[in-house]
Amino acid sequence: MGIQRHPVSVPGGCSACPIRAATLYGGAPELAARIDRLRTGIRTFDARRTICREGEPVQELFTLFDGWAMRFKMLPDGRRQNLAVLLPGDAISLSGLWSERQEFSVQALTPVSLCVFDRATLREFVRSQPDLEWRIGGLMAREIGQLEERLTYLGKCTAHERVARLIINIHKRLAARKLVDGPVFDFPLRQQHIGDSLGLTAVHVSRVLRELRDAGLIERRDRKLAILNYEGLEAIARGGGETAGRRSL
Amino acid sequence: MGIQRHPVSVPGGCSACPIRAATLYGGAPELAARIDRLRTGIRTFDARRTICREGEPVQELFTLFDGWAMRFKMLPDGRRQNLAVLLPGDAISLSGLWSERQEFSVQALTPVSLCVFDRATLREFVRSQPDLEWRIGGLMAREIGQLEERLTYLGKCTAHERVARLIINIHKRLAARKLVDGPVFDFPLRQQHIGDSLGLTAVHVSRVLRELRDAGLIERRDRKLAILNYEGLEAIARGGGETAGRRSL
DNA sequence: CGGATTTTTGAAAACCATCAACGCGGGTGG
DNA sequence: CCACCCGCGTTGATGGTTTTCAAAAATCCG
Repeated sequence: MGIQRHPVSVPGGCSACPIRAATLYGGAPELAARIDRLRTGIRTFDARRTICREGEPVQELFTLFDGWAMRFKMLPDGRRQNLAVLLPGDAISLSGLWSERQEFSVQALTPVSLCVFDRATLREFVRSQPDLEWRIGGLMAREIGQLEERLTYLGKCTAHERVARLIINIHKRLAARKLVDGPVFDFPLRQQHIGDSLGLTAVHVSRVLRELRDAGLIERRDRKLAILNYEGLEAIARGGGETAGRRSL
Repeated sequence: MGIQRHPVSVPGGCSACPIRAATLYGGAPELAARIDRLRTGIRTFDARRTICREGEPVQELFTLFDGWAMRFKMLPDGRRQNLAVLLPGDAISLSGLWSERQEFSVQALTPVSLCVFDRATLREFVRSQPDLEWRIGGLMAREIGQLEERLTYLGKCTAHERVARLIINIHKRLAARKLVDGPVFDFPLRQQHIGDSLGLTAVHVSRVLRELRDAGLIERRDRKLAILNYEGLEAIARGGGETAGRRSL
């Protein structure tokens, strides 16, 4: 399968959850225990399945427990923009606590398992716990920061810079979750996904990846990716593209 | 000056603030009165002045009381991406409640006046008022939604669609604040600002605006803009660009 | 009026999209 | 076991959109 797996049963509950660090309750074990009791279950989806759809009413909220997923929006004419790659521990839409309807769709990139919460119950709980409320504010503030950074490089960077940044960004996030050890890591994104994330066509992504490979920076096989020259890739991500023979802007 | 002015003295305090509807305390007059007492003052800046700079520690938080401002980020090599046009009533960075350092810079587009709050005081106050905490969460959720929409059209839309959307978006936001009456409204953005907001060069923005003008959709003079054919402009914004002689994607 | 900023325009080139074809591998069913 | 199909990646040729560079015209402001 190529995907790193955690036990689906969650033996010790949220308090013992292996991906706890990245989640709502973070470093607070007593909160974890209480959230544990709120969870209505764990749900699994096959790869490529749609987890929720733009426009639907929000009745449940999810945390991604295992696997990769993609948050995205569709334009009326069928164009698609991916908004975020979701990794284990990520909440799928904190905004759902406030908004009545989904503002985006979510699709599984690999087989996934989600922790499920009832929206009304979680709302009530959050409102009764000012500390948690504050913590959620912090998470949303961070999300705003990340979105603004993505906006920045979507607006101002070349295809090479964007692809390099995406790869490094995912590598960093995986590393922060201890899901990567060494240069090789899982990377289930198809080139179409990369394109829809970065405002490029899949064809062009293919060419860019080829050049990065030819430059000895990365290697892709199976559904894994290896960063062979981290420094070089980072240099491109920062806009010092000379290394790979490109210049612009 | 071309800018709609409110009295700078704020005669009745926040409770009577003419732009109250769009702000933190929204429909809650008793909150307004208490926030009124927290405000440490009103500060003004000339057009083009920098209000705060990326990387600086956050000691004060601001609400834009009058005038236009721009939130933006710089890349190390000098490229600039504008993140948001700020209009009267907008909070400048709610995220600043959580983050220690500014993650962006803010610049005045017109002469502006800001309501100033001490960060530590406001933090404390917010944490003591769970309702306000919740309300701020809602504002941030909305901001996330807006950022995701901008991400979507930055990634997937043509220059014509982007420019049309920007104009319509600003018109709608001004209308919601009752700062526009009829087709003509203040529009102090330079073409460079538009370009840096949409990931385009100022030169290209000039060409696109010219085509929109030639198509009889808009007119610019002074620092004002007129939408002559709202339907047509909206059609372009939605991606039905045939009206202006463009197709793509 | 004079100097600075902003807008406009033209020509050439870069970047990326589009269209189309082919190869590859995995799965399915005959 | 093999043929077939499907999803995915690759490559080439071509054209459109946007950038870049440069210079002139227009506007703003003191």
